[in-house]
Amino acid sequence: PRASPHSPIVSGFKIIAYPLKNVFTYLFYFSDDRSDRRVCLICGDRATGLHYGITSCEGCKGFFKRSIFNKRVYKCIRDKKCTMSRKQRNRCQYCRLVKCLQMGMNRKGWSVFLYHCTHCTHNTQSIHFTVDPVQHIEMFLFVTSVDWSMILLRFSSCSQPLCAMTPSKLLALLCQLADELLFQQIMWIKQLPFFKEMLIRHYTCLLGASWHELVLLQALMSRDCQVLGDLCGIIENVTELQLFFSPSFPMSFTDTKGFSNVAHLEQLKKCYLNVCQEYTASQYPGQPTRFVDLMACLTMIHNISELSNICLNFGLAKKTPICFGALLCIILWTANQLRCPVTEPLCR
Amino acid sequence: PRASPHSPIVSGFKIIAYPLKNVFTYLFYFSDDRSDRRVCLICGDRATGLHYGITSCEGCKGFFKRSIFNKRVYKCIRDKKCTMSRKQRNRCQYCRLVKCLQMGMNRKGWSVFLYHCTHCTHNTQSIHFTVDPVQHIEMFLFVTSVDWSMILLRFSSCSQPLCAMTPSKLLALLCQLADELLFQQIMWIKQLPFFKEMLIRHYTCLLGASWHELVLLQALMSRDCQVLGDLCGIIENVTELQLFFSPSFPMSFTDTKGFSNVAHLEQLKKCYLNVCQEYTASQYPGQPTRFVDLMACLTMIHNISELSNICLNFGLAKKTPICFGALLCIILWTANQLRCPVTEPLCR
DNA sequence: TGTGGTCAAGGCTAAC
DNA sequence: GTTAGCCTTGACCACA
Ligand SMILES: [Zn+2]
Ligand SMILES: [Zn+2]
Ligand SMILES: [Zn+2]
Ligand SMILES: [Zn+2]
Repeated sequence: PRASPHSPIVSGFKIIAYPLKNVFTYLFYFSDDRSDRRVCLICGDRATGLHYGITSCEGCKGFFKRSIFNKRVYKCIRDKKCTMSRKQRNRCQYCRLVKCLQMGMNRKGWSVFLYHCTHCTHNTQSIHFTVDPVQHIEMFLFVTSVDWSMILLRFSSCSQPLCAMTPSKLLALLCQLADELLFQQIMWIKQLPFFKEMLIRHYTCLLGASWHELVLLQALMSRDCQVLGDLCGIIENVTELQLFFSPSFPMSFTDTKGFSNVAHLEQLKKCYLNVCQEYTASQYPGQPTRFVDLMACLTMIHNISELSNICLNFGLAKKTPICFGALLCIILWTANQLRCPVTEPLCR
Repeated sequence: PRASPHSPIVSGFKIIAYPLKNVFTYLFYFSDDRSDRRVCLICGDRATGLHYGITSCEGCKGFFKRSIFNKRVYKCIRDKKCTMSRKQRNRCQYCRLVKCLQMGMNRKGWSVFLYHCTHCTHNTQSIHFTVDPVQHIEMFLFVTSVDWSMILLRFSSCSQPLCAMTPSKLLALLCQLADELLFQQIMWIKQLPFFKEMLIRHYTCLLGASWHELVLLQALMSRDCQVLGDLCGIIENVTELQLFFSPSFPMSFTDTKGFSNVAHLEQLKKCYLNVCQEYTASQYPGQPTRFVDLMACLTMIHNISELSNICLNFGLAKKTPICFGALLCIILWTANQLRCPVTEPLCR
């Protein structure tokens, strides 16, 4: 069963609960709109515009610049919960940089991933892309690993070059693509051996927490050195990784805080990993360390996604192509914002 | 004796050595053609088109715009010979602005003064004016101080409004006007008391070096405040200035570098100035400081023509009418390019 | 096509 | 050395 046109959609990597009745009633806007454009999102001081992708003041802008370009490493002498305000912001450099990164500051100044899609009845004229929508959708296509020509066939209305499409059409396409990606993942989840033994809200929560890792894994599967740079090599010779391990991600690496029945989840997880190990041993009898290697690889991916905000801003992004930078950006933002994105789709 | 139709002509304020057989065999073209249209003439960066009259990059365009519109005054902390390249252009604002001005940038975006006229057998279709040819010729008429109606009478083929003429006719007229101006100046020179004592090539060289000052003086003589603005006043009560002093210009103010017999020229110069002083004293016995005042006035004119590039772009041009801006522009370009323009005419 | 305007990035420097 | 206010730069954009 395909998602109906009234099913929830993913847009800008944030799921909203409203049906897509009419794309024109949806508005893409900066998440910066969540607060006053005149107030620094880091310290609350008077902002002087967008700096490194985030509404911020001169002080935080300069601080981030110095920290990133000089590759400074700070330490917090307290509990890493220092408050940021105009008067207190200089008391802890560590917490200030962390807040900058959490707010989404990045050396490329990308704000595109801060888009949300929300129900909005405002003037339809105000649909506005500050980033080239073609670039936006191309990044999305890369991350979702969806073949463009296939998409074109599916959406007959898009049988024209991207650059020839109106922003509103691109917006509609983007929503459908996101919907498509989510739908495919849910279908996959429903075929998992332990699906029936889990509470839907549990799996929903786990998926939300690890979706960014799935995205990273999908991307790594492409093994395109042109896109991934040095990271391309880390999944060499483990082509079955996605098919076999991606469903175990939520149970393997995500902490189980917030679940009412942690013991039950832990049990499922152990059981599932055992099955995986048995499968590996039977399929590759000549490779006794294969399962351990796969686990190490998954750990690495997990660490990459955890550290993506650091990677993005220090060193790595400079050596790697733009697409990987975009990928890391997405990982960062899905990790930050997609804590529990899915509710309806699992019931379909 | 009038210049024959096969005599050398002046066109675009640059004298060329070919007879005007057929105006269609002559081609007006940008001096920008001397180099690649894709390379900034100031810094060598990638050019994005014509800006303020000159092939330049976005950076130099913006820099010139800010410098001019904000009336910025810069200083060079080195020897005013800073090199301009993509990487070094920001090291010295003074030298960058000077280069912009030297290359001919101007706030009106006139490229007209960069036209050369050269013998060319190319496609006659390629005659191209980027500046309104009527404006072009009107500027020229102003500078040469030639009465338009008189010109019309002389050239019967031009007995129609300028705007109704074809570009090729305007071009022909322009050539004839330039020819006329040069011819008149040569006639004047031949009547000078020391003409016979000078080598022709010497005087030719001196005239070439100071012709732009003569043009300025001629213009100032019109004393038309509508045209000259504030500068109108500086030649008040010195109406005999041109008749008396203009032939001394080359000897008074032009440096004598490059002449084989400098001592001879210096001697002539002194002698001539003595005669001038005596003449002034005899004609205006009640004004003992008149000669010194005249010298000061000439110095001022000299300075104006020297500083015309600054005047053109700062303050002055804003307060003065368009024609004076054009005049200053011509002075700048004749000063830069007409170092030795005349060869044949003196022999006529 | 060239223009003027915009605004984030980066440089500068006085004040800590 | 660090901070942050201020300035300059230049890529980009709407407009004519
Ligand atoms: Zn701040
Ligand atoms: Zn802290
Ligand atoms: Zn340049
Ligand atoms: Zn300099």
